[in-house]
Amino acid sequence: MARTKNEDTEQQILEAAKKVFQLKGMDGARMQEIADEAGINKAMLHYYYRSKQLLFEAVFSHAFAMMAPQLNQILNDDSSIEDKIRHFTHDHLSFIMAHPYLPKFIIQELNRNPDFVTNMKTKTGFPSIEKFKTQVAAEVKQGILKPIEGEQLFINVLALNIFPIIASPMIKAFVRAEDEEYTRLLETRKTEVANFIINAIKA
Amino acid sequence: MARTKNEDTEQQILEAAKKVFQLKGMDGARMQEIADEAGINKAMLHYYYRSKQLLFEAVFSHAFAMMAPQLNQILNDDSSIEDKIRHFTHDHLSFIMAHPYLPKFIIQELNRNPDFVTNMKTKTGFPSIEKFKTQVAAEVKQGILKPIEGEQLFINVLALNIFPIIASPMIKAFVRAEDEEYTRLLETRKTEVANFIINAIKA
DNA sequence: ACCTTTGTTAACCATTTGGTTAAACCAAAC
DNA sequence: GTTTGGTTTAACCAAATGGTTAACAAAGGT
Repeated sequence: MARTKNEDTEQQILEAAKKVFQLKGMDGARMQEIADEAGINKAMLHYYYRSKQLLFEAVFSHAFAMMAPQLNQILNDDSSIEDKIRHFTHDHLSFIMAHPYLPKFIIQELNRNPDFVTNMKTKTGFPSIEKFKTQVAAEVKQGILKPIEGEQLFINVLALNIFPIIASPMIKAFVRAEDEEYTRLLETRKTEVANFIINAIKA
Repeated sequence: MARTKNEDTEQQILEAAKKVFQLKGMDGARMQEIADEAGINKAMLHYYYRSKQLLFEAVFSHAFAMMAPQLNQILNDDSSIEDKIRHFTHDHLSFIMAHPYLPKFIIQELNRNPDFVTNMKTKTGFPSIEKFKTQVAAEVKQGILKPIEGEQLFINVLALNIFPIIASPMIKAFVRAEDEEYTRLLETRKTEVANFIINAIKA
């Protein structure tokens, strides 16, 4: 058989599709461009993935699967809220600085099609916030933290980490920063975001 | 003349274009859909705006012009940092809750075409962060605030306000909140975001 | 009344786009 | 060495899409 290539080609397609979809989104992406990027014939895309929609879903699932474990870290490990926040903000910001298109892509496409989230929620490994909420409530009760809802704290942590990535073109304009200076700004945030949050919530 | 309609039609087109572009983005929007939404013939879109690109730019400029004055409020009025933050977070979050597609649209399209920002920057009325930076530095020196860079504080304020809007489908999934509960969560933020920030920076 | 200008429409056009097909290709099984 | 069956390609197709055109309608000026 012409094997030897089977999984190789499929993987090449997925990589090319990731690149193009994450850069241009579902609507802006072109099957021909993905084929070119993969260095193969356009018919192969349909041979392996049937349709643009299914190829897109493969890419989206993959992207989401890269983000989920990071969230489970802050939500489910056993250290104190303060330690979790310090570790998470640092590691997570490092990660999305290395993959800035991931959060842009996920958030943009979830806005385009909110039904997507319904499918995601049912999947195993979908982050659950329950433990985090309980823990925050406990530390508030113990007087370690100022009163705050777990949901709100969780939102704040994500916001402070992710927003500077997804809104980077806008923020660069506001603070008059070029790429290198903006990178420096983000580097600072790897530790300063945690300090900011801890100051805000520590009793 | 077939007048009586001139400016009326042009305005109708712009309103329809806003609706469709802000919902679907440049790539997802269709000229026919905009025409249908406006209840007119597709040729009229080109009669008044020449091309999809120019119509889009009209919508984008309009959208940006709605956001800019709000930012100039926090950046340029004369009250203390604490007062500015309390006022801004409340007013701005109220505003974008009423117009959730505005920040989604602006950020998405700036990511799609970062060159856009170059044009924006040259326009008069483009927010400048200089005064805010000076003021933060002064209050830090006076011992009113903990040490923090003006840029970082500005980014944090925007992040905490805007992120819950642009990432709403994702956050709704994480916190298992339906629309009504999520609205309640955002309502809380109108005051709690300010408390959070003030706690974080007050010396 | 007639012409000119502006607004509006239906029909049309060229190109792009996602998707299909039929044939060629190629490595292994026999 | 021929058959076999998955893989790959060039060519093709129908629908969608941004944009154009030619004719028409309404109104004002003269």
